[in-house]
Amino acid sequence: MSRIAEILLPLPVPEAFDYAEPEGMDLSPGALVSVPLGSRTLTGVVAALRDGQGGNRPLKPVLERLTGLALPPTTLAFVLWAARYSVDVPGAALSIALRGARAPRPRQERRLQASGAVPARTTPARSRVLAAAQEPISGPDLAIAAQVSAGVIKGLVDDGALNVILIDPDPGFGVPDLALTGAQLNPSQAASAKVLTGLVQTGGFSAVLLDGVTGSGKTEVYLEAAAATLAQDPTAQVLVLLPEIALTQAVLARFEQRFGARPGEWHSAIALPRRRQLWEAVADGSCRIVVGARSALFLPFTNLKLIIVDEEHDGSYKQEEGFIYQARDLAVVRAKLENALVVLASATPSMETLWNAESGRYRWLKLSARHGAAVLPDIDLIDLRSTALEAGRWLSLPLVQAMAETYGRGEQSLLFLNRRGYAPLVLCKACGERMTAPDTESWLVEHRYTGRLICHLTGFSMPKPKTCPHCGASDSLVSIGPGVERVEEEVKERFPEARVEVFSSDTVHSAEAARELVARMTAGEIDILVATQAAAKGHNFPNLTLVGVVDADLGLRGGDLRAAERTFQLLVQASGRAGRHERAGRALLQTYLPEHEVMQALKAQDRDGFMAAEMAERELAKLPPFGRLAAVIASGPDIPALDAYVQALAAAVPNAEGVEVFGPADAPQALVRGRRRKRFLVRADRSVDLQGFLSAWRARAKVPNSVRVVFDVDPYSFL
DNA sequence: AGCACGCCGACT
DNA sequence: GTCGGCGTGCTC
Repeated sequence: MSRIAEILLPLPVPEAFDYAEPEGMDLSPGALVSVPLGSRTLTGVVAALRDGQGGNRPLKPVLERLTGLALPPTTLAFVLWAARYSVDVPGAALSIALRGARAPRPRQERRLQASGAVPARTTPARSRVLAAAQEPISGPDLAIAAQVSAGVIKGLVDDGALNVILIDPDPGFGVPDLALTGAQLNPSQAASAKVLTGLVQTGGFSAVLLDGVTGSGKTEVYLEAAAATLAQDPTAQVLVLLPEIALTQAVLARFEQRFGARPGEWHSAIALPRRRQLWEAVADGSCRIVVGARSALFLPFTNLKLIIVDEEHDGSYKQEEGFIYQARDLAVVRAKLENALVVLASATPSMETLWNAESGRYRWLKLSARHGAAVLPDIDLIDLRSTALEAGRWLSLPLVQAMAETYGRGEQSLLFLNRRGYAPLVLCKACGERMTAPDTESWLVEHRYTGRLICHLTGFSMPKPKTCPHCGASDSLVSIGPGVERVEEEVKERFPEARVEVFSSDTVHSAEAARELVARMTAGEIDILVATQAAAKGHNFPNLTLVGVVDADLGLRGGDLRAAERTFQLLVQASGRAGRHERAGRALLQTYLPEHEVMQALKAQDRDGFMAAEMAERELAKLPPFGRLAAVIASGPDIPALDAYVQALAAAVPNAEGVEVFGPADAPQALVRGRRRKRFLVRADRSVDLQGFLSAWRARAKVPNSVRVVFDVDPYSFL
């Protein structure tokens, strides 16, 4: 009986395609194969096999089984689950899972080794070469070691006295040494580590919130969980997810120190051949620890037993483009499928995670003490209504005084402002014209370093004009509001002697540059650092004792669901940079809303009180985690077609209990790259099959060709 | 996603 | 008279 192979392809097609399994290929689910599609050849995955042959038309055959490579069953199940959850096609999730498998193999490297054969002629140079090539060595290294030219080596290769060996390049990770021991833990850390190792030994799925203030030493605790996992089962694998690439180096270094070997590193900045190597090493089990960004969750682990989601509250875990997913939530799903332990770590856990911890679904481990002698900084509010700013100035007197004292003591300050560039708005004082981007209508941000006006959404940029493009007045364009560059300017005026630097994605382009700046800050070569959120998390500066938040209200404007929660988290993280070592730290927050619950909770350092108040409001409004949300965003350049589609959708809302649909409305970012955007918001009770509702809804209105529709389940940013 | 097929403007 | 623009629709 011949068989039909159902092949999933990394394409936006709704289902698996059927192919004939050639005689003797003996496929099994998860196998990677190449198949013909139209005129091209693609890599796909066997989803299932069934007896039969093509119906009305003959099936094309599977061309080849890609030997040695397979998606483990749980990985395949995870991919399909994720696609269904996101109301997307399987191929969208699959293409993430296959990214490493489809990358080019690394080129093999050439090594030379003495073959033992004696060359026809022996010279002193030739003898040195053979002596230096007892072990395999690269040509250039051999030339240096033996102090000879490349010609001598080539002669010996031609003579057969040196063998050429091709080896795979260094995979970049090593085998963890389980005999090494970890850092000395304080009692609080030790207690948490004990619970985690206990859960590892028990085995099976469980989820844990590791909840500890900044600097309480969460990393040491989860390192012990990793050690226990690796020791428990010689094939067990560990995955550590981090919200952004900038944090990976520090965590990689901690693992290297703890296990004497580097973990595998997975994120978008890793070269493709290196990803191919890691993908294969994860699939064959030879890589046991992976540290990576959210897409590492889609790697083909064969025996994943522990997932750490560090800084689990971080919004970067939400993938907003292409295949939309929340890696923190999917990490819990994957752990369930793998029968693994998942640890969510944060000083400021998300509302969803706290709720799961409170309701007992997650085990809740609290790390109380700050590591060593460090204490949390005092947090004070500066009321900008009573302490007015001078015109064109953004730092209030109390903040400047605190900076002066800090500088005078030889300690460091960090000014935090989550806004790139010089000024967020440029307008003409003659006619009131606001400078906006041509295809988004959003404000152009002035950047003085480059002398350009830049749209932060699309990257559109233009030189700052001399005259107003609207009324033609000259020298009438004024810069409104502060960005980090403008704060830097003010700091340099006020502290002409101080060494001032800016840390933002504009001044720090690469991971290398970030490392360098962090190193200089750590070494005390910078007195005052002005930073966007690029520096708000993770880093640890021993001599930093003052954090000034220039505009604590910034995140509260715009009013989306998580504004207060996110502001709280960001400001706690920023404040937590101060006084992490033996020196006491202080944080000053400039605000026009000192009585706002976020500010009051920050001042009182009452995270739990703040979260309880937020939680009560969410419950009242039946918003997440008490209800579920989805956004439907339709966009297109053809406004009549878009409007018609959106009206048709509005008329086609399925009748369902416990679901409310709001819209259509202009999306907050109503125009992006020439495409108009309309949005619906769906709120559903937790008992509702939200995915089913969305699929049914989408099927009820035909999408015009010019319109694109995106479903965002559990939306984060409402842009 | 790619790629082919398909109908309307400036060139050897 | 052709080459080629990218709109539309299919790929097992």
